[in-house]
Amino acid sequence: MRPKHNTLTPQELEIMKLVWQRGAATVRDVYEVLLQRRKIAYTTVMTMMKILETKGYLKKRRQDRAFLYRPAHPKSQIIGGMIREFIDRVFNGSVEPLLVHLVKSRHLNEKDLQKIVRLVEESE
Amino acid sequence: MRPKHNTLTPQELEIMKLVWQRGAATVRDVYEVLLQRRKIAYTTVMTMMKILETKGYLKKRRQDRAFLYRPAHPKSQIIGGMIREFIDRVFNGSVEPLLVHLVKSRHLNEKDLQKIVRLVEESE
DNA sequence: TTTTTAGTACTAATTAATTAGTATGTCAAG
DNA sequence: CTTGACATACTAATTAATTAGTACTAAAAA
Repeated sequence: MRPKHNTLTPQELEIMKLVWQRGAATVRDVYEVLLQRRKIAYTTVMTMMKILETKGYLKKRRQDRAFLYRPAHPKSQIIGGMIREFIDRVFNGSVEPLLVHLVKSRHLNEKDLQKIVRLVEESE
Repeated sequence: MRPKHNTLTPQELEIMKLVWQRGAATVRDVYEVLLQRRKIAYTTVMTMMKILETKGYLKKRRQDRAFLYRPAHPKSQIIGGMIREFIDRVFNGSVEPLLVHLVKSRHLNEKDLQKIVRLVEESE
């Protein structure tokens, strides 16, 4: 059975990336990184992380005074869901047109292709 | 120079797909197709197509009483922009992790790979 | 000619996503 | 003990996306 749409909004994704990278993070951890990228309030980050928890992307437990957030699911699963959603939405579910585009736009060249050929060989 | 972010919202994309398919379409054409998929008002479709025109995705000219809308840019260019945006947002711009995911999740198999190998050979 | 139909223009309500303010509590430093 | 730093909870404003209503116009049908 096909798993339920698993898709993060852009800002949610930005935060999840940081949490995945670190394994676990507090609001402050995330806030400090985001602040270097753009103007943002501490409470904004807090709200977003609470939303991510509500939606089931993050789990929290108290560490000292603050909450420590961890991913509730492996990154690969969530990213996989996003790829699936993208392919469904843009290409009605078929991968091939995506690959054709990648090749034609030169995002995918001989070298990349070699890597992936090896990957498929390994995984079969 | 990297072209500006070219990205359609889900509903915009749904409409653009229909216009691309037909080459040109009136509000009514699109409305009738969408109505079979879900409950939607004629004026909703009209508003969306007007927005798409404002954003530069569609051009219109009058045909009899109604406007006939045509794509302002080739589909490949717009879809290419969406792929680029997705890869930037999800994979910080590198294609490889996308391919790795596709292979591991079995969305991409030996057969797909053969096709694309041939494509790359042709395009080089 | 009157009425109906099909279309547009303009306006606005609703929902989701994003952002952030205010009140409050607690711990630690002075 | 009081003050400041830091955290959460709760509330709310803003913006973008989506949806649709109402008024009006022109053509077609009766």
